[in-house]
Amino acid sequence: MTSELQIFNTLSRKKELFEPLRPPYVGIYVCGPTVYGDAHLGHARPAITFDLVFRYLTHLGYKVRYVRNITDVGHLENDADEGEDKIAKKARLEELEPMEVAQFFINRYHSSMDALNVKRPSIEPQASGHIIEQIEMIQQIVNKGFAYEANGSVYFDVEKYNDETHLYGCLSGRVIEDLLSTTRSLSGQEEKRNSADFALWKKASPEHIMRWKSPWSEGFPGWHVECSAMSTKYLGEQFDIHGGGMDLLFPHHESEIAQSTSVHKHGPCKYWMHNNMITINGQKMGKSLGNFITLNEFFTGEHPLLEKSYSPMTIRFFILQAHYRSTLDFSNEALKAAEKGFSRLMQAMRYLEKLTASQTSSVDIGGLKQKCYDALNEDFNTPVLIAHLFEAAKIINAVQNGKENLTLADINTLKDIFDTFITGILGLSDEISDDSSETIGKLMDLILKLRQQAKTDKNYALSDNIRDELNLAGITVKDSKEGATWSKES
RNA sequence: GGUCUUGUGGCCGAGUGGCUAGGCAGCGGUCUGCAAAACCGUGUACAGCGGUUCGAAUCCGCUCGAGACCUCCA
Repeated sequence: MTSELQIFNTLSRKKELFEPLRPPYVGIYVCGPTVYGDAHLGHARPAITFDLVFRYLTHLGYKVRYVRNITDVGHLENDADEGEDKIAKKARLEELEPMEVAQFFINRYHSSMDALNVKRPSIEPQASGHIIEQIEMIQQIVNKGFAYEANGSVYFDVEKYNDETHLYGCLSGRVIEDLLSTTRSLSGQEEKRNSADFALWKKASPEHIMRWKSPWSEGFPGWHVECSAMSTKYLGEQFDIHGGGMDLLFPHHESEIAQSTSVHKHGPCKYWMHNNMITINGQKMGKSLGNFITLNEFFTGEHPLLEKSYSPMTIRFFILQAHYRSTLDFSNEALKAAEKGFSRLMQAMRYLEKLTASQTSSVDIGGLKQKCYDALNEDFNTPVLIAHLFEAAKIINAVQNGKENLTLADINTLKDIFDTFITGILGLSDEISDDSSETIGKLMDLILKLRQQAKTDKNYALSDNIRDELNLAGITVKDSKEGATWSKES
């Protein structure tokens, strides 16, 4: 299949035709979470965005290797003391092994992502397992003369690099002169030649638990080098797509480009993709701002800002209803609208399974599938895709009501579209059918049969009572001409 | 202060020059024992001002507002 996929490349700030470097293979690297806390709604955005990219490229027939790292070392704390590692800090407070803490949150991250139906990446490397690769990369940068050692730590020489390449700032639009004049208060500041220089290796202070031997000191790698080292290891010196949140644009991704370019003479990837932030009351939802709501809190509804619980699929649908490069504003109202809309789509999907075919079709669904592809090809425009799917839902409902007709072929086309786009690419699944077991189904058939008898006998008190009681049990009963149907709340 | 992004109807959110995006909510109706769902109908939306154009939400300028990054953050 010839790709007509356009991807907005942050590097050029334009949509570009997607042409893999080595078709049919595609390499994707996405910056994953730092595992020192539970995943919040903000983490769901890149996970779902790049899950979509992964699913769609796979659907198009590419052989995709999707690498999403886990940062379990290397992030420096700037608020507290002397550059203590975030993981190590948490560990010491709770007297746990650092890796125990990391593993705890990795497990929780995975279960949240599984709930959201986010596919596991092909490789999920942990920074702590790639210290050797990082040291090697730092050594290469030193050898090329773009880094210097100071007191056991190694820093990237931004000014020297920029003089030779004129690249520092190419991704973020930053101007080097401005950066050089910026003052910071990070530890080790006095060791740097320039304030814009960033750490490749940090000498560990005596109380620092997570530490490794290196040619320069016992210490730990800087944050940016982990992604460069691991992406190079698993995807090569240059791969197709590098993704992450917009907040990582600078300095993280800018520094990755600098590191790769200083060693390989070119940047790490062809396309840079950045998802936008989720806001809450118009402000970025973030750990440092303390205004985040974790995914588990959404699932359980246990948070002061939440009026109710929201299912994982509601969250997923909510995120996919906005384009990934737009900010998305959280509110109970918006989430409830997403929940309602999603259930409408799922109801149509259920009707579709049982639709009666006619000899002729009274509506034309010919161009629908292509329109769905067109939407995705336009830089993964999921809101437009979803709008098309609602058009299909409307047609299905009309057929269900006997107001329109569809041939068997057209019904099968719709089934194919729903299966391909809703289930396959958007990764949305009907939560209701998932937890309705066969036994419950039989019991429900029986109960509804008894209720129907009550209705036939005009014993509405009884029939309504049955419906009310079921309602309390989280089961909604809907009457129609063909009989009653039921669905379970998630 | 610098770099970048952005401002769409009650809410969320597509749309880059001309053709009703879509969802939710609201209102009126159909259907129904009732309810729910569904269906039909229903909205003088494009921050303000000026410019370009036969024509602008869409391009340009200015004003005002909002946000992200510049320090860890998805």
